[in-house]
Amino acid sequence: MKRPAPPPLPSLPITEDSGSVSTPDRLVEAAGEIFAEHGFQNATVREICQRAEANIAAVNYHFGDKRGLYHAVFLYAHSCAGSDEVAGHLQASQPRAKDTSSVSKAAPAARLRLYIHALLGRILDEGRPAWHAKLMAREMVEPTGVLDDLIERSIRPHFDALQRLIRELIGPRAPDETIRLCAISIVGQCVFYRHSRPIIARLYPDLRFTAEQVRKTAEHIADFSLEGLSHYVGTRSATRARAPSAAMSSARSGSAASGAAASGVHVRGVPRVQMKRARKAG
Amino acid sequence: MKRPAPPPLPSLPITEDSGSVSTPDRLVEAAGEIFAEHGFQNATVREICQRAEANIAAVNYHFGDKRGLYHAVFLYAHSCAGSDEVAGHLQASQPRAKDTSSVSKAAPAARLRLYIHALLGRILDEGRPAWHAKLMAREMVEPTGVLDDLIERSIRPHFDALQRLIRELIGPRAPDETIRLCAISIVGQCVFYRHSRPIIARLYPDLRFTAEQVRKTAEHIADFSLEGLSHYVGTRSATRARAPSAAMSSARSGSAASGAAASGVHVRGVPRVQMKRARKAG
DNA sequence: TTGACTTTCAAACAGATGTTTTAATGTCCT
DNA sequence: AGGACATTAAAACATCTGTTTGAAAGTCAA
Repeated sequence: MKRPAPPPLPSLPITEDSGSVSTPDRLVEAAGEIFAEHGFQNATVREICQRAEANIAAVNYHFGDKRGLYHAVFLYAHSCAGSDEVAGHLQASQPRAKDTSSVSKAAPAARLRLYIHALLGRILDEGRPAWHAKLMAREMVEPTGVLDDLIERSIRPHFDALQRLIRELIGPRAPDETIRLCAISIVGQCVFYRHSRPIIARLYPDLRFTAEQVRKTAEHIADFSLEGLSHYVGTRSATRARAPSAAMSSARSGSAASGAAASGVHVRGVPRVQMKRARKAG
Repeated sequence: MKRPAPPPLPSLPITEDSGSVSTPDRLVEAAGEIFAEHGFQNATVREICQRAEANIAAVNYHFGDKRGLYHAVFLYAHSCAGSDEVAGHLQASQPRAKDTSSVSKAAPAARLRLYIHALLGRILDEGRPAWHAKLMAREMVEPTGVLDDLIERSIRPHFDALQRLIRELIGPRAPDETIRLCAISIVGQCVFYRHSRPIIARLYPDLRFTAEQVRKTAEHIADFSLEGLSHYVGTRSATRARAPSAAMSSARSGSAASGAAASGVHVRGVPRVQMKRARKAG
């Protein structure tokens, strides 16, 4: 009759028994895959519990309800690998000379390349801790409200950093609208490979997204986008100004570093947020 | 007890009574909106029937089951306005001289512009007969199997035509892989506005997709993409060849025609496919 | 061991939803 | 009108699914 009240949000109760994983952890992992695969509504707690080898009541006991588990999955996805790694390529590693001379434009272009490689590598990675990208994709099509918390914390800084980088590339006097349009164009090209994967798989049945294929795809998006950005280089308003941008296109920083960024996505052993919730009332 | 057996697939039983719409038609229209809004699983036949002002049993009577209605919605969406209108901009209206001289390259660029305007206009249109784009988007994230029929009939010709156009733009000797990558880049930029609409709405709360805004967005995608395509102009293999493409970028065919293409999406009075199915067994 | 507490378990509950049934109503031809 | 047929209507049915229950089992300190 009496239901215990676990600590509201304990700091980081990592499983002391490193051999076996605790039930909430198994639930979150299983739920991540299944939510990503079937969506929030279509996923059933029975299937989640079956894959997690847990009892059906475990979801409500540890997370309150199905939605609580979904929220925990998002927190876990954000905390473990997160998008910080991908977005890390957006900021300049060292504060260079502030005066934007034409020679310092190579660095932003290279950073954009690295960013695209990392983002696409994460998007197309089929590995286990990659389902948070699918979750994000699902949230975009069908928002459940959980996204609201995370959008300010992850996606907006992501976009802001990308837009600052674009501004570095096409000039500080470009209007905000141009920056926004270009950012969406770049992200859209990458995200398409996630959203429209079934379509792509059917249109090109022989296409396999190996690491090499991912690298080539990212390289194309970088080439295509840098060239597209060059349309706006030096613009001040909506009028079109042409500047064929020899500096930008020559800034292809080599595929070796990009390939390294595309791999190494799997992050393991990161302390995850564990979320326990008791019953609502009593 | 006895259930009638309607004709398996009657030719085109348009409602003789032009004043009131028949129940199957109302169902398809309502289902289109609701399926597009909530997805196949989340949409309930009760809500569909409520909006269509029909009885709950009407769905099973006229379409067999919920999935039959979903299939009929897809057939209707494909038949009525369909993507033919959008894809119409892809083919050259008149067979020009086959030898690809540099002067005839203006036409393909203009056609690409028109295509992007039409596609984005359809994607961002909130009007009533625009839900088939949302349905497609949902099918991409969460295929229900209905897509299989339509993908060969609609999406593949779409993509093939776009790829032919791209080949016209960047040269006949470009490898197929380059063509594919460019086609995906262009479509991805457009489709992003559909798939990631909630994200965009939250990132840019003040952004309203008026007709003028859609036009500007499409114009950007066209500029960005044509510039991106110029990266590959004259390429023969994966090696990068630069040709700043004065011809392509100068081919901006003016916003007037593009704006006209972006509007005029609503197509009415087209005979739709009506699908009747009786009970499965009896 | 005892006892308090936490976790797991099998079963049942309650609500929603797709579907079916049965009867009633409408429609059109003779 | 009469009858055959097509359609609509309200209610019930069957199933799936999230959730709850109450007890059993486990854990750990005193």
